[in-house]
Amino acid sequence: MDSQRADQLFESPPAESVSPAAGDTFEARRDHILQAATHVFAQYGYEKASMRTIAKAADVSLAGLYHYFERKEQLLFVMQFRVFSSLLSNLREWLVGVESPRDRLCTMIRSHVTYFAEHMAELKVCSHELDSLRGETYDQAREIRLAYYGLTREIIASVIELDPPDYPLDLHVATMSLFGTLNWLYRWWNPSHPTPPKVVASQITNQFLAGICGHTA
Amino acid sequence: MDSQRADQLFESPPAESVSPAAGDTFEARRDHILQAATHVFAQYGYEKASMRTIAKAADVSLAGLYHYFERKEQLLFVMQFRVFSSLLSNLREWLVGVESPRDRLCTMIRSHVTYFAEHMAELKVCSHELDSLRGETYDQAREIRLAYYGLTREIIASVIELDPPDYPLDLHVATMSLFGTLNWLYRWWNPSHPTPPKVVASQITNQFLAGICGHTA
DNA sequence: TTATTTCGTTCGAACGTCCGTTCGGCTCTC
DNA sequence: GAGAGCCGAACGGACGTTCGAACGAAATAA
Repeated sequence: MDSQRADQLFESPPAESVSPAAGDTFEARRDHILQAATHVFAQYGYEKASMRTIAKAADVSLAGLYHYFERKEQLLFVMQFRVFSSLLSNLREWLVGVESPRDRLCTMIRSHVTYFAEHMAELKVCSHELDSLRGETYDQAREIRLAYYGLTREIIASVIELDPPDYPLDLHVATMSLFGTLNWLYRWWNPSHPTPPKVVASQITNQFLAGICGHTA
Repeated sequence: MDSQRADQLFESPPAESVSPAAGDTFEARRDHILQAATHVFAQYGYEKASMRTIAKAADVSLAGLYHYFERKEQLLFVMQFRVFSSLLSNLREWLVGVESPRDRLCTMIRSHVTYFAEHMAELKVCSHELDSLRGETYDQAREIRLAYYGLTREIIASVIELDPPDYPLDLHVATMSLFGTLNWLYRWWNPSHPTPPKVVASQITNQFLAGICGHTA
Protein backbone atom coordinates (compact mmCIF):
# COMPACT_ATOMS: atom_id res chain seq x y z
CA MET A 1 0.00 0.00 0.00
CA ASP A 2 3.03 2.22 0.17
CA SER A 3 3.08 2.59 -3.59
CA GLN A 4 -0.28 4.36 -3.79
CA ARG A 5 -1.68 7.58 -2.45
CA ALA A 6 -4.23 7.36 0.33
CA ASP A 7 -6.85 9.24 -1.60
CA GLN A 8 -6.59 6.76 -4.45
CA LEU A 9 -6.72 3.71 -2.23
CA PHE A 10 -9.17 4.37 0.50
CA GLU A 11 -12.00 6.36 -0.95
CA SER A 12 -15.28 4.74 -1.72
CA PRO A 13 -15.53 3.41 -5.26
CA PRO A 14 -14.77 6.25 -7.69
CA ALA A 15 -17.38 7.44 -10.14
CA GLU A 16 -15.11 6.67 -13.09
CA SER A 17 -11.84 4.90 -13.78
CA VAL A 18 -9.19 4.84 -16.48
CA SER A 19 -10.12 1.42 -17.79
CA PRO A 20 -13.93 1.55 -17.39
CA ALA A 21 -15.17 -2.02 -17.51
CA ALA A 22 -12.15 -3.68 -15.96
CA GLY A 23 -11.79 -0.90 -13.40
CA ASP A 24 -15.38 -1.17 -12.25
CA THR A 25 -15.07 -4.87 -11.83
CA PHE A 26 -11.84 -4.51 -9.91
CA GLU A 27 -13.33 -2.00 -7.48
CA ALA A 28 -16.49 -4.04 -7.07
CA ARG A 29 -14.51 -7.21 -6.34
CA ARG A 30 -12.36 -5.25 -3.95
CA ASP A 31 -15.39 -3.93 -2.08
CA HIS A 32 -16.90 -7.38 -1.98
CA ILE A 33 -13.74 -8.85 -0.46
CA LEU A 34 -13.49 -6.02 2.03
CA GLN A 35 -17.07 -6.60 3.07
CA ALA A 36 -16.41 -10.29 3.63
CA ALA A 37 -13.22 -9.56 5.56
CA THR A 38 -15.08 -7.12 7.78
CA HIS A 39 -17.57 -9.77 8.83
CA VAL A 40 -14.83 -12.32 9.45
CA PHE A 41 -12.92 -9.78 11.55
CA ALA A 42 -16.09 -9.01 13.47
CA GLN A 43 -16.76 -12.68 14.15
CA TYR A 44 -13.28 -13.97 15.02
CA GLY A 45 -11.28 -10.86 15.85
CA TYR A 46 -8.43 -9.58 13.69
CA GLU A 47 -5.67 -11.86 14.94
CA LYS A 48 -7.70 -15.06 14.89
CA ALA A 49 -9.23 -14.33 11.49
CA SER A 50 -7.08 -16.05 8.87
CA MET A 51 -6.59 -15.06 5.26
CA ARG A 52 -7.88 -18.50 4.30
CA THR A 53 -11.15 -17.90 6.17
CA ILE A 54 -11.51 -14.49 4.58
CA ALA A 55 -10.84 -15.94 1.13
CA LYS A 56 -13.54 -18.56 1.63
CA ALA A 57 -16.00 -15.94 2.89
CA ALA A 58 -15.27 -13.77 -0.15
CA ASP A 59 -15.42 -16.77 -2.49
CA VAL A 60 -11.95 -16.29 -3.93
CA SER A 61 -8.83 -18.38 -3.63
CA LEU A 62 -6.19 -17.58 -1.05
CA ALA A 63 -3.78 -16.38 -3.72
CA GLY A 64 -6.54 -14.49 -5.49
CA LEU A 65 -7.14 -12.52 -2.32
CA TYR A 66 -3.62 -11.13 -2.60
CA HIS A 67 -4.43 -9.76 -6.02
CA TYR A 68 -6.66 -7.18 -4.32
CA PHE A 69 -4.94 -6.59 -0.99
CA GLU A 70 -1.20 -6.78 -0.51
CA ARG A 71 -1.29 -7.73 3.16
CA LYS A 72 -3.73 -8.74 5.82
CA GLU A 73 -3.08 -5.48 7.62
CA GLN A 74 -4.24 -3.58 4.56
CA LEU A 75 -7.68 -5.15 4.81
CA LEU A 76 -8.10 -3.80 8.31
CA PHE A 77 -6.58 -0.43 7.50
CA VAL A 78 -8.65 0.31 4.41
CA MET A 79 -11.79 -0.69 6.28
CA GLN A 80 -11.02 1.47 9.30
CA PHE A 81 -10.04 4.39 7.12
CA ARG A 82 -13.25 4.21 5.11
CA VAL A 83 -15.44 3.85 8.20
CA PHE A 84 -13.89 6.75 10.09
CA SER A 85 -14.02 8.87 6.95
CA SER A 86 -17.68 8.05 6.47
CA LEU A 87 -18.49 8.76 10.10
CA LEU A 88 -16.76 12.12 9.88
CA SER A 89 -18.24 13.20 6.55
CA ASN A 90 -21.71 11.97 7.51
CA LEU A 91 -21.55 13.94 10.71
CA ARG A 92 -20.41 17.08 8.90
CA GLU A 93 -23.28 16.75 6.46
CA TRP A 94 -25.86 16.23 9.17
CA LEU A 95 -24.53 19.23 11.07
CA VAL A 96 -25.03 21.64 8.17
CA GLY A 97 -27.60 24.23 9.22
CA VAL A 98 -27.82 22.96 12.80
CA GLU A 99 -26.71 25.80 15.02
CA SER A 100 -27.92 25.26 18.56
CA PRO A 101 -25.22 23.41 20.54
CA ARG A 102 -27.80 21.05 22.02
CA ASP A 103 -29.19 20.21 18.62
CA ARG A 104 -25.68 19.65 17.32
CA LEU A 105 -24.94 17.18 20.13
CA CYS A 106 -28.25 15.49 19.50
CA THR A 107 -27.36 15.27 15.81
CA MET A 108 -23.94 13.81 16.55
CA ILE A 109 -25.34 11.01 18.70
CA ARG A 110 -28.15 10.26 16.28
CA SER A 111 -25.73 10.21 13.39
CA HIS A 112 -23.38 7.84 15.19
CA VAL A 113 -26.04 5.44 16.42
CA THR A 114 -27.72 5.38 13.01
CA TYR A 115 -24.44 4.60 11.27
CA PHE A 116 -23.72 1.95 13.88
CA ALA A 117 -27.10 0.27 13.42
CA GLU A 118 -26.52 0.12 9.67
CA HIS A 119 -22.88 -0.99 9.86
CA MET A 120 -22.63 -3.13 12.97
CA ALA A 121 -19.75 -5.31 11.82
CA GLU A 122 -17.70 -2.33 10.69
CA LEU A 123 -18.14 -0.41 13.92
CA LYS A 124 -17.52 -3.50 16.03
CA VAL A 125 -14.17 -3.99 14.32
CA CYS A 126 -13.36 -0.28 14.51
CA SER A 127 -14.13 -0.20 18.24
CA HIS A 128 -12.39 -3.45 19.09
CA GLU A 129 -9.30 -3.45 16.87
CA LEU A 130 -8.03 0.06 17.51
CA ASP A 131 -4.55 -1.21 18.40
CA SER A 132 -4.23 -3.98 15.80
CA LEU A 133 -2.58 -1.69 13.26
CA ARG A 134 1.08 -0.76 13.57
CA GLY A 135 3.36 1.96 12.31
CA GLU A 136 2.17 4.26 9.58
CA THR A 137 -1.19 2.58 9.13
CA TYR A 138 -1.90 3.07 12.84
CA ASP A 139 -0.92 6.74 12.63
CA GLN A 140 -3.16 7.40 9.64
CA ALA A 141 -6.14 5.68 11.20
CA ARG A 142 -5.49 7.48 14.45
CA GLU A 143 -5.35 10.83 12.72
CA ILE A 144 -8.83 10.61 11.27
CA ARG A 145 -10.17 9.11 14.50
CA LEU A 146 -8.84 12.15 16.32
CA ALA A 147 -10.61 14.44 13.87
CA TYR A 148 -13.90 12.74 14.72
CA TYR A 149 -13.11 12.96 18.40
CA GLY A 150 -12.13 16.62 18.10
CA LEU A 151 -15.34 17.60 16.37
CA THR A 152 -17.40 15.83 19.03
CA ARG A 153 -15.37 17.44 21.77
CA GLU A 154 -16.03 20.88 20.34
CA ILE A 155 -19.75 20.22 20.22
CA ILE A 156 -19.74 19.11 23.85
CA ALA A 157 -17.65 22.13 24.79
CA SER A 158 -20.16 24.56 23.35
CA VAL A 159 -23.03 22.80 25.11
CA ILE A 160 -21.20 23.14 28.40
CA GLU A 161 -20.26 26.76 27.74
CA LEU A 162 -23.86 27.66 27.05
CA ASP A 163 -25.21 25.85 30.09
CA PRO A 164 -22.51 25.00 32.63
CA PRO A 165 -23.25 22.34 35.26
CA ASP A 166 -23.03 23.04 38.97
CA TYR A 167 -20.21 20.54 39.53
CA PRO A 168 -16.63 20.49 38.19
CA LEU A 169 -16.59 18.87 34.77
CA ASP A 170 -13.53 17.95 32.74
CA LEU A 171 -14.19 18.17 29.01
CA HIS A 172 -11.98 15.21 28.11
CA VAL A 173 -13.58 12.98 30.72
CA ALA A 174 -17.01 13.97 29.49
CA THR A 175 -16.11 13.27 25.86
CA MET A 176 -14.57 9.89 26.67
CA SER A 177 -17.60 9.05 28.74
CA LEU A 178 -19.79 9.57 25.69
CA PHE A 179 -17.50 7.59 23.39
CA GLY A 180 -17.42 4.82 25.95
CA THR A 181 -21.17 4.56 25.84
CA LEU A 182 -21.23 4.69 22.04
CA ASN A 183 -18.35 2.30 21.44
CA TRP A 184 -19.74 -0.22 23.90
CA LEU A 185 -22.95 -0.50 21.87
CA TYR A 186 -21.61 -3.42 19.86
CA ARG A 187 -21.39 -5.52 23.02
CA TRP A 188 -25.09 -5.57 23.73
CA TRP A 189 -27.15 -4.08 20.90
CA ASN A 190 -28.12 -5.94 17.74
CA PRO A 191 -30.88 -5.65 15.14
CA SER A 192 -33.11 -8.10 17.03
CA HIS A 193 -32.86 -6.09 20.23
CA PRO A 194 -36.25 -4.87 21.53
CA THR A 195 -35.05 -1.29 21.75
CA PRO A 196 -34.88 0.27 18.26
CA PRO A 197 -31.83 2.41 17.40
CA LYS A 198 -33.78 5.65 17.39
CA VAL A 199 -34.88 5.02 20.97
CA VAL A 200 -31.35 4.12 22.01
CA ALA A 201 -30.03 7.28 20.40
CA SER A 202 -32.62 9.45 22.05
CA GLN A 203 -32.05 7.93 25.48
CA ILE A 204 -28.27 8.27 25.20
CA THR A 205 -28.79 11.87 24.12
CA ASN A 206 -31.15 12.61 27.00
CA GLN A 207 -28.91 10.94 29.55
CA PHE A 208 -25.76 12.63 28.31
CA LEU A 209 -27.33 16.06 27.96
CA ALA A 210 -28.84 15.88 31.41
CA GLY A 211 -25.54 14.52 32.67
CA ILE A 212 -23.44 17.45 31.53
CA CYS A 213 -26.02 20.17 32.10
CA GLY A 214 -28.24 18.98 34.90
CA HIS A 215 -31.51 18.94 32.93
CA THR A 216 -32.94 17.24 29.86
CA ALA A 217 -33.27 18.32 26.26
CA MET B 1 -8.93 -27.70 34.56
CA ASP B 2 -11.76 -30.16 34.26
CA SER B 3 -10.29 -32.38 36.97
CA GLN B 4 -10.58 -29.80 39.74
CA ARG B 5 -13.42 -27.91 41.37
CA ALA B 6 -13.69 -24.24 40.65
CA ASP B 7 -13.49 -23.28 44.31
CA GLN B 8 -10.18 -25.09 44.59
CA LEU B 9 -8.71 -23.64 41.45
CA PHE B 10 -9.75 -20.07 41.23
CA GLU B 11 -9.80 -18.63 44.70
CA SER B 12 -7.05 -16.42 45.91
CA PRO B 13 -4.21 -18.29 47.64
CA PRO B 14 -5.69 -20.40 50.49
CA ALA B 15 -4.75 -19.75 54.10
CA GLU B 16 -3.42 -23.27 54.53
CA SER B 17 -2.59 -26.29 52.41
CA VAL B 18 -1.90 -29.98 52.88
CA SER B 19 1.79 -29.72 52.23
CA PRO B 20 2.55 -26.32 53.76
CA ALA B 21 5.90 -25.19 52.38
CA ALA B 22 5.58 -26.77 48.97
CA GLY B 23 1.96 -25.67 48.66
CA ASP B 24 2.77 -22.09 49.45
CA THR B 25 5.51 -22.06 46.91
CA PHE B 26 3.30 -23.58 44.26
CA GLU B 27 0.55 -21.03 44.79
CA ALA B 28 3.03 -18.20 44.87
CA ARG B 29 4.65 -19.33 41.61
CA ARG B 30 1.21 -19.71 40.10
CA ASP B 31 0.24 -16.20 41.10
CA HIS B 32 3.50 -14.84 39.78
CA ILE B 33 2.98 -16.49 36.41
CA LEU B 34 -0.61 -15.30 36.24
CA GLN B 35 0.51 -11.78 36.97
CA ALA B 36 3.07 -11.93 34.17
CA ALA B 37 0.54 -13.42 31.77
CA THR B 38 -1.93 -10.66 32.60
CA HIS B 39 0.52 -7.97 31.60
CA VAL B 40 1.47 -9.78 28.41
CA PHE B 41 -2.22 -10.16 27.52
CA ALA B 42 -2.78 -6.49 28.24
CA GLN B 43 0.12 -5.47 26.01
CA TYR B 44 -0.33 -7.77 23.01
CA GLY B 45 -3.92 -9.01 23.28
CA TYR B 46 -4.83 -12.61 24.04
CA GLU B 47 -4.41 -14.08 20.57
CA LYS B 48 -1.14 -12.37 19.77
CA ALA B 49 0.38 -13.11 23.18
CA SER B 50 2.36 -16.34 22.87
CA MET B 51 3.10 -18.86 25.59
CA ARG B 52 6.80 -18.28 24.87
CA THR B 53 6.47 -14.57 25.58
CA ILE B 54 4.52 -15.27 28.76
CA ALA B 55 7.14 -17.79 29.88
CA LYS B 56 9.91 -15.23 29.37
CA ALA B 57 7.95 -12.58 31.25
CA ALA B 58 7.38 -14.98 34.14
CA ASP B 59 11.01 -16.12 34.04
CA VAL B 60 10.20 -19.81 33.55
CA SER B 61 10.79 -22.13 30.64
CA LEU B 62 8.06 -22.80 28.13
CA ALA B 63 7.55 -26.34 29.39
CA GLY B 64 7.72 -25.16 33.00
CA LEU B 65 4.80 -22.87 32.32
CA TYR B 66 2.66 -25.91 31.57
CA HIS B 67 3.37 -27.30 35.02
CA TYR B 68 1.19 -24.53 36.45
CA PHE B 69 -1.41 -24.03 33.74
CA GLU B 70 -2.67 -26.79 31.51
CA ARG B 71 -3.60 -24.58 28.59
CA LYS B 72 -3.25 -21.01 27.45
CA GLU B 73 -6.99 -20.58 27.81
CA GLN B 74 -6.74 -21.44 31.49
CA LEU B 75 -4.47 -18.46 32.09
CA LEU B 76 -7.12 -16.13 30.75
CA PHE B 77 -9.97 -17.91 32.48
CA VAL B 78 -8.46 -18.01 35.96
CA MET B 79 -7.53 -14.37 35.67
CA GLN B 80 -10.98 -13.28 34.53
CA PHE B 81 -12.65 -15.40 37.18
CA ARG B 82 -10.55 -13.93 39.96
CA VAL B 83 -11.02 -10.36 38.77
CA PHE B 84 -14.79 -10.58 38.42
CA SER B 85 -14.99 -12.33 41.80
CA SER B 86 -12.93 -9.58 43.40
CA LEU B 87 -14.99 -6.85 41.76
CA LEU B 88 -18.19 -8.44 43.01
CA SER B 89 -17.04 -9.17 46.55
CA ASN B 90 -15.39 -5.76 46.86
CA LEU B 91 -18.58 -4.09 45.78
CA ARG B 92 -20.66 -6.12 48.25
CA GLU B 93 -18.31 -5.16 51.07
CA TRP B 94 -18.38 -1.48 50.19
CA LEU B 95 -22.17 -1.54 50.01
CA VAL B 96 -22.61 -2.84 53.56
CA GLY B 97 -24.42 -0.19 55.57
CA VAL B 98 -25.02 2.08 52.57
CA GLU B 99 -28.77 2.39 52.20
CA SER B 100 -29.62 5.41 50.08
CA PRO B 101 -29.91 4.38 46.42
CA ARG B 102 -27.87 7.38 45.30
CA ASP B 103 -25.10 6.60 47.78
CA ARG B 104 -25.14 2.98 46.63
CA LEU B 105 -24.68 4.03 43.01
CA CYS B 106 -21.95 6.43 44.05
CA THR B 107 -20.29 3.58 45.95
CA MET B 108 -20.52 1.24 42.98
CA ILE B 109 -18.81 3.67 40.61
CA ARG B 110 -16.16 4.61 43.18
CA SER B 111 -15.51 0.95 43.88
CA HIS B 112 -15.16 0.11 40.20
CA VAL B 113 -12.93 3.05 39.30
CA THR B 114 -10.72 2.46 42.34
CA TYR B 115 -10.30 -1.20 41.47
CA PHE B 116 -9.59 -0.24 37.88
CA ALA B 117 -6.92 2.30 38.85
CA GLU B 118 -5.18 -0.34 40.99
CA HIS B 119 -5.49 -3.19 38.48
CA MET B 120 -5.30 -1.56 35.07
CA ALA B 121 -3.87 -4.54 33.21
CA GLU B 122 -6.43 -6.94 34.66
CA LEU B 123 -9.40 -4.76 33.82
CA LYS B 124 -8.07 -3.97 30.36
CA VAL B 125 -7.91 -7.68 29.59
CA CYS B 126 -11.30 -8.32 31.20
CA SER B 127 -12.90 -5.54 29.15
CA HIS B 128 -11.19 -6.40 25.89
CA GLU B 129 -11.11 -10.21 25.86
CA LEU B 130 -14.68 -10.95 26.83
CA ASP B 131 -15.15 -13.25 23.83
CA SER B 132 -11.77 -14.95 23.81
CA LEU B 133 -12.95 -17.81 26.02
CA ARG B 134 -15.00 -20.66 24.57
CA GLY B 135 -17.37 -23.30 25.87
CA GLU B 136 -17.57 -23.94 29.57
CA THR B 137 -14.91 -21.42 30.52
CA TYR B 138 -16.87 -18.74 28.69
CA ASP B 139 -20.07 -19.72 30.46
CA GLN B 140 -18.50 -19.63 33.90
CA ALA B 141 -16.87 -16.26 33.31
CA ARG B 142 -20.12 -14.95 31.89
CA GLU B 143 -22.10 -16.13 34.89
CA ILE B 144 -20.13 -14.11 37.40
CA ARG B 145 -20.02 -11.13 35.05
CA LEU B 146 -23.80 -11.22 34.94
CA ALA B 147 -23.95 -11.24 38.73
CA TYR B 148 -21.91 -8.03 38.77
CA TYR B 149 -24.13 -6.56 36.07
CA GLY B 150 -27.28 -7.61 37.89
CA LEU B 151 -26.25 -5.99 41.14
CA THR B 152 -25.42 -2.75 39.34
CA ARG B 153 -28.69 -2.87 37.46
CA GLU B 154 -30.62 -3.22 40.72
CA ILE B 155 -28.85 -0.22 42.19
CA ILE B 156 -29.67 1.88 39.14
CA ALA B 157 -33.27 0.65 39.24
CA SER B 158 -33.78 1.83 42.80
CA VAL B 159 -32.26 5.21 41.99
CA ILE B 160 -34.71 5.60 39.12
CA GLU B 161 -37.64 4.39 41.17
CA LEU B 162 -36.92 6.92 43.86
CA ASP B 163 -36.46 9.80 41.45
CA PRO B 164 -37.83 9.04 37.98
CA PRO B 165 -36.68 11.21 35.06
CA ASP B 166 -39.11 13.13 32.89
CA TYR B 167 -38.22 11.20 29.72
CA PRO B 168 -38.66 7.50 28.88
CA LEU B 169 -35.69 5.55 30.22
CA ASP B 170 -34.93 1.90 29.57
CA LEU B 171 -33.13 0.29 32.50
CA HIS B 172 -30.96 -1.96 30.35
CA VAL B 173 -29.87 0.88 28.10
CA ALA B 174 -29.02 2.97 31.13
CA THR B 175 -27.00 0.16 32.72
CA MET B 176 -25.09 -0.56 29.52
CA SER B 177 -24.45 3.12 29.10
CA LEU B 178 -22.72 3.16 32.48
CA PHE B 179 -20.73 0.01 31.78
CA GLY B 180 -19.69 1.46 28.44
CA THR B 181 -18.24 4.50 30.16
CA LEU B 182 -16.52 2.35 32.82
CA ASN B 183 -15.17 -0.29 30.47
CA TRP B 184 -13.85 2.30 28.05
CA LEU B 185 -11.65 3.78 30.78
CA TYR B 186 -8.70 1.58 29.82
CA ARG B 187 -8.55 3.25 26.40
CA TRP B 188 -7.68 6.68 27.67
CA TRP B 189 -6.91 6.75 31.39
CA ASN B 190 -3.58 5.75 32.90
CA PRO B 191 -1.71 6.50 36.12
CA SER B 192 0.09 9.46 34.55
CA HIS B 193 -3.17 11.06 33.44
CA PRO B 194 -3.69 14.55 34.89
CA THR B 195 -7.13 13.62 36.22
CA PRO B 196 -6.81 11.45 39.36
CA PRO B 197 -9.11 8.42 39.68
CA LYS B 198 -11.16 9.95 42.46
CA VAL B 199 -12.01 12.91 40.26
CA VAL B 200 -12.85 10.64 37.36
CA ALA B 201 -15.10 8.56 39.59
CA SER B 202 -16.85 11.60 40.97
CA GLN B 203 -17.43 13.12 37.54
CA ILE B 204 -18.77 9.85 36.12
CA THR B 205 -21.05 9.61 39.15
CA ASN B 206 -22.29 13.15 38.78
CA GLN B 207 -22.85 12.80 35.06
CA PHE B 208 -24.62 9.49 35.34
CA LEU B 209 -26.78 10.50 38.28
CA ALA B 210 -27.80 13.74 36.61
CA GLY B 211 -28.31 11.79 33.41
CA ILE B 212 -30.83 9.36 34.83
CA CYS B 213 -32.54 11.76 37.25
CA GLY B 214 -32.15 15.21 35.81
CA HIS B 215 -30.16 16.75 38.67
CA THR B 216 -26.85 16.20 40.45
CA ALA B 217 -25.93 14.34 43.62
C1' DT C 1 23.54 -44.01 59.38
C1' DT C 2 23.44 -44.97 54.65
C1' DA C 3 21.22 -46.51 50.39
C1' DT C 4 17.15 -46.40 47.60
C1' DT C 5 12.92 -44.84 46.02
C1' DT C 6 9.55 -41.48 45.26
C1' DC C 7 7.80 -37.25 43.78
C1' DG C 8 7.34 -32.41 42.74
C1' DT C 9 9.65 -29.37 39.71
C1' DT C 10 12.16 -27.88 35.76
C1' DC C 11 13.67 -27.83 31.07
C1' DG C 12 15.62 -28.70 26.11
C1' DA C 13 13.93 -30.45 22.21
C1' DA C 14 10.72 -31.71 19.39
C1' DC C 15 5.82 -32.62 17.09
C1' DG C 16 2.09 -31.45 14.21
C1' DT C 17 -0.61 -27.68 12.73
C1' DC C 18 -1.78 -23.38 11.07
C1' DC C 19 -0.29 -18.98 9.68
C1' DG C 20 0.88 -15.02 6.14
C1' DT C 21 2.87 -14.82 2.02
C1' DT C 22 4.92 -16.07 -2.59
C1' DC C 23 5.69 -18.33 -6.99
C1' DG C 24 4.87 -20.27 -11.41
C1' DG C 25 1.62 -21.16 -14.52
C1' DC C 26 -3.06 -21.34 -16.28
C1' DT C 27 -7.00 -19.03 -18.78
C1' DC C 28 -9.25 -15.68 -20.65
C1' DT C 29 -9.77 -10.97 -23.38
C1' DC C 30 -8.02 -7.44 -26.37
C1' DG D 1 1.08 -12.42 -27.71
C1' DA D 2 0.63 -9.18 -24.01
C1' DG D 3 -1.42 -8.52 -19.80
C1' DA D 4 -4.96 -8.80 -16.30
C1' DG D 5 -7.25 -12.00 -13.31
C1' DC D 6 -6.98 -16.03 -10.86
C1' DC D 7 -5.38 -20.23 -8.52
C1' DG D 8 -2.92 -24.82 -6.72
C1' DA D 9 0.89 -25.66 -4.32
C1' DA D 10 4.35 -24.70 -1.66
C1' DC D 11 7.76 -22.05 1.71
C1' DG D 12 9.46 -20.65 6.05
C1' DG D 13 8.21 -19.58 10.40
C1' DA D 14 5.51 -19.23 14.66
C1' DC D 15 2.25 -21.29 17.28
C1' DG D 16 0.23 -24.41 21.33
C1' DT D 17 1.37 -28.42 23.27
C1' DT D 18 3.92 -32.78 24.59
C1' DC D 19 7.67 -35.89 25.90
C1' DG D 20 11.44 -37.76 28.24
C1' DA D 21 15.02 -36.80 31.05
C1' DA D 22 17.30 -34.48 34.65
C1' DC D 23 17.59 -32.48 39.38
C1' DG D 24 16.93 -32.03 44.50
C1' DA D 25 14.64 -32.91 48.57
C1' DA D 26 11.85 -35.67 51.32
C1' DA D 27 10.37 -40.40 52.49
C1' DT D 28 11.35 -45.09 53.03
C1' DA D 29 14.15 -49.24 53.60
C1' DA D 30 18.45 -51.37 54.86
